[in-house]
Amino acid sequence: MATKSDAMRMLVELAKLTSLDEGSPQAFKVRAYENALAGIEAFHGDLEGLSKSELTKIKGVGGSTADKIIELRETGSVAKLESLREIYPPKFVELTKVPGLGPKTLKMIRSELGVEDIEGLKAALDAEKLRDLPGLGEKSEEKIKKAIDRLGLHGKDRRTPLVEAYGFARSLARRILELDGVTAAEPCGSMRRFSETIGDIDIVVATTDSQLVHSSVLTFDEVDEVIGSGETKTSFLTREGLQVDVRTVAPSQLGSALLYFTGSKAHNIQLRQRAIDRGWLLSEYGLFEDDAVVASETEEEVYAALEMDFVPPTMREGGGEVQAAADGKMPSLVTRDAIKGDLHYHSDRSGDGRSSPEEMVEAAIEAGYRYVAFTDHGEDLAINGLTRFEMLEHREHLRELNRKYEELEILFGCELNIGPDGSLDYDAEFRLEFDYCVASIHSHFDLPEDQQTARILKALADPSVTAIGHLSGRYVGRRPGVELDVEAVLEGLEVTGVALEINGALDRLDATTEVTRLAMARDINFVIDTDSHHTRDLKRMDYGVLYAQRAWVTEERVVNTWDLDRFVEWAKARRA
DNA sequence: GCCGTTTTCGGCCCGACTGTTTTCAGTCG
Repeated sequence: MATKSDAMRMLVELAKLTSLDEGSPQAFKVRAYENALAGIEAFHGDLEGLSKSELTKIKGVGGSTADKIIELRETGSVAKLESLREIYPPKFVELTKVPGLGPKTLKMIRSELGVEDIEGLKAALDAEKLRDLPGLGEKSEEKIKKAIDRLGLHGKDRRTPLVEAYGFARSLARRILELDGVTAAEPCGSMRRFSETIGDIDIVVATTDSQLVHSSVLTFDEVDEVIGSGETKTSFLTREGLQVDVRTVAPSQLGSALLYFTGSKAHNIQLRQRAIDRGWLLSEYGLFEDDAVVASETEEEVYAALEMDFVPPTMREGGGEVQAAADGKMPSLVTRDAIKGDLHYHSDRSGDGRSSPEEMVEAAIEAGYRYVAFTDHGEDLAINGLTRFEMLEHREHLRELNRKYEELEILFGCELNIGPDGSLDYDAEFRLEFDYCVASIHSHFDLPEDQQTARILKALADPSVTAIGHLSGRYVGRRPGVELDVEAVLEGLEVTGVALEINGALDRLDATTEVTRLAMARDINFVIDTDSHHTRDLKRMDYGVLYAQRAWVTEERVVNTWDLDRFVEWAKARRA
């Protein structure tokens, strides 16, 4: 038994332990494991029944890795990994989480001082023993001590939910943009790729006066501890333990710098390989042929020079997009401009709604929408929901608004609550009164997988249900998603024709990229919406679209990019 | 350990900053 994720876990651990063993994260073996990992991640399909020769057809997987996958499948373990685990037990591996400690230093303090774990390292530091080792001194001891103290706060593998960093990063960039000589300041890295969690904040700054930028950044209130500051780079930690890197380049180098600092690492390596293939060199400062600049000012120019289509930041994960762009086979991704309506939309008629129906209608018109479905909560959410009588009253009010605002089609919808047993609000007949229903779970997040799956499948089977809302129920970084048999749920969506919601709330971003990608491989439609409870929530549509792009979602598959007639026809067909 | 429209062997992405050094190793992204 070796699923794709089992194989990926094995490779992650192999890479980690091998980098300790080789004393370098750049060791070729380590890179080979990482390449195999990327290849398998990008591979569409299961590894279950694949033979050795089929496995080696996966990019980055050679004979040796294929053997290990088969060994894992047949025996449940891998000898090579087991022997590495013997040498590097978990307590020792934990030391790699200390910022500033790499494999070389760890190897040395283990062999010279007998340090086996964090406790041992602390004792060695207290005894001032590290300073006697080559390459280390008093300052190194100080740094490591501090790093251990703050380990929980900003260890190397700590990730921050996007929602906690997004606004902060943008305001930081705005302030830098105001400085003299600055022509651009853009958050890059995993934030620009719109990953739901980020490791740190990377801000790329184009400026004619880099010194001013770095000296100014150091005076910002948010700077709690300076990690480093030079002519092109300043790194600091906030009080919350979030690391911020500010990188400056000349305005003429903005494109190559954006490209480089947006990453991902895997995407960059593939681009550089393409540059090398052409006898060029690609760095953050540009694409060069010897000393001559081939391209550097815009990202578009660099991609064009490498004979590729432009790759949107959200797709740059090294999962096949470089090949697709080189072959002219980029998917026609959904864009914000293509969205014609919002279909998960609350007013203050919901207990947790904050803006009136009128305000929400005007906000929708302001956003340029052609249609909107109000989906206030059904009666099962005791505090937030509307009774039948209130719902009918609400419908009358929406009809009035529909007559008043000609430019917007207002649909009468509902967010149905999926009970623990899959039951829904009201009764079957009443539910069919709605033009559109999104059904979602709001409680019982800890049911076992079979019950959780059954409740979703039961809801899907109800003809009133047009879409399934925030499928996993997660809050990024705060509450994990529910346990689901994803394949069974996707099968249910495919059979019933119910759309899968991509909820643009930054703390939800749900369905996840992983599930959405699997859904893209099937005949399943999507709805990208905001779950707005206030007029200020409408900007979530931007987020939902960016997040959908990460799973290569195309415009055609998103029902709220369709014209009103087509959309209404589709929603109706579901009820027939 | 993987890979090849130059290669089945000899390569494997590129650069900044720090702390230790008198020219560089280690870490990080």
